[in-house]
Amino acid sequence: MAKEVTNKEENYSQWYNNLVVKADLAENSAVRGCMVIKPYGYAIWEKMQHLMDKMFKDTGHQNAYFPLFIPKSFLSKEAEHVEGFAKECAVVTHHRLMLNPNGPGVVVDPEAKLEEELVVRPTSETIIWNTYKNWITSYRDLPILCNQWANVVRWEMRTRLFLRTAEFLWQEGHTAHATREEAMEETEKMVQVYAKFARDYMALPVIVGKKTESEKFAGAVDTLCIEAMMQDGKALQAGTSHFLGQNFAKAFDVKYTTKEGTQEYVWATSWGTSTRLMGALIMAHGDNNGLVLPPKLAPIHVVMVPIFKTDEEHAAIIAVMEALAEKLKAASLSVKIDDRDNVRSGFKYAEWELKGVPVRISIGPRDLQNGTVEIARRDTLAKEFVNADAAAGRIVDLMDEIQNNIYNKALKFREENTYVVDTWDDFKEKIEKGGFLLCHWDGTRETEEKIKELTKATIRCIPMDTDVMKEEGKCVYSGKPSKQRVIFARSY
RNA sequence: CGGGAUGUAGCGCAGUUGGUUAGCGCGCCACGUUCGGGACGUGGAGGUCGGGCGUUCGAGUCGCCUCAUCCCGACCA
Repeated sequence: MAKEVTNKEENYSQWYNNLVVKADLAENSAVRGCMVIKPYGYAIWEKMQHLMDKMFKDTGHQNAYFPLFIPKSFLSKEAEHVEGFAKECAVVTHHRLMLNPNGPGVVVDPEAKLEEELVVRPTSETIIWNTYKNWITSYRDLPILCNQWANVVRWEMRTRLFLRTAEFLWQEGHTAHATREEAMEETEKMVQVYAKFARDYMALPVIVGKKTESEKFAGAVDTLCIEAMMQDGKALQAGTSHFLGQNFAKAFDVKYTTKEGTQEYVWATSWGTSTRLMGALIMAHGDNNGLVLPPKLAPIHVVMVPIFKTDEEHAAIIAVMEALAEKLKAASLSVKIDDRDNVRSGFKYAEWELKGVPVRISIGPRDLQNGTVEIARRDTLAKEFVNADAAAGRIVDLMDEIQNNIYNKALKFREENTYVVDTWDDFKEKIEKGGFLLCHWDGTRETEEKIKELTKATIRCIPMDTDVMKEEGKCVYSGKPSKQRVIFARSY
């Protein structure tokens, strides 16, 4: 039988596409650039949603919902914002179909043209700030701390499952504050929430940093981000938090009355993460046998595969499994007993490995005799036999072990593929291998663009959470003075 | 929108200078033998060959048009 997943060392992008489909996470849809998220993939996304949602609530935010459609005129109120998104907007121009007078099917009714076209939201700043205008009159109305779980549409030229699709699911936080300081604090607070989520739940080491002028969000004053390294050495932006200054408040004329009775524009932030995180999860931890899920996000923690010949053996094994499953469920683990009789155990092993289930239990006649169970862990593929009584405890411990192990593995990979680079020759050589290059940069847009043109590498961020980088030096390209190192990499 | 490629069964593909009833592998269904790392045998179901027009006695195969998908660019907080 053919191998299910291709070799990631040979062709990373083929490995990725194949894995997404074969592990039952998602597939391409009939609609160009759009994705169908399958139940198994969605279950992982749901876990992410619940965990993130809790973090947002714990930091004082509330969920709300704003319209899918944005009047075209709203989008154009903030100059940089519209410039950034104009090229990738889906637009609704009509509101009715009619039977085709010249043949079968339906056609757009020309009579039903909209007075003003509606843009399918590529992001919701404009519709939300148009709404916030009505919510805010006094300093007593502030801050407003809202989050929205929604879908957005960006008509990208080229798409890839989870990483860049025409429609994707995400959350977008939109906050309004009385002062610049408070808004900046919020921006930083939320990027740290994302970093914590990535590290603690996704087992994904990330670097927190600030985007350069050319890489920041259209309409933002500053964009903070978390950047992760995938196993091909490319960078993936996993979340962003924007300090919007008063840009949107001015565009939508949102002012409040201060304690002193003066009128001030409101300060804003927005922050978002998307189903792209699924792509990060796959690319950061997957191996040639398939997905490797961190226990904290796995829809199924433990899968049990019975091995038997006779009905008697089967009954006895299932009884042992059910007893063990009860104990595991009591410890809040989700357990699946794979009792299918149309596939053999080897097939099941391969299939659950492909789906990244952290722990697999096998019980056969031999175990029955010895009072043992076989425990196999997905991250290392190691197997061990333990006494049936000790199994539940061991499995619970394994969850933390696996969670930590894959984080450390990913961190080690990132460290091994991060280079301090001081010369242009070294830069050109290292960038071909992939990885993060820590370099001095003269701070100009010209240098940044030139380097991108020559090497396809961009500045992923100016790191904020480390002091190691804050030494002075000379720009790797221009030789001009630089205050600190930045991260260059090729990216998704 | 430029450059390249591909559309044949659910999936992956073969199909010769145009030739009669379009094949193969996987998967699927039935039965049997198997079952501690992706089993095997036998039988079976499943096709408007992406669509349209044309050339021809005859088109999966040739020509033109069209649609779709993929890869490389352009594009992409």
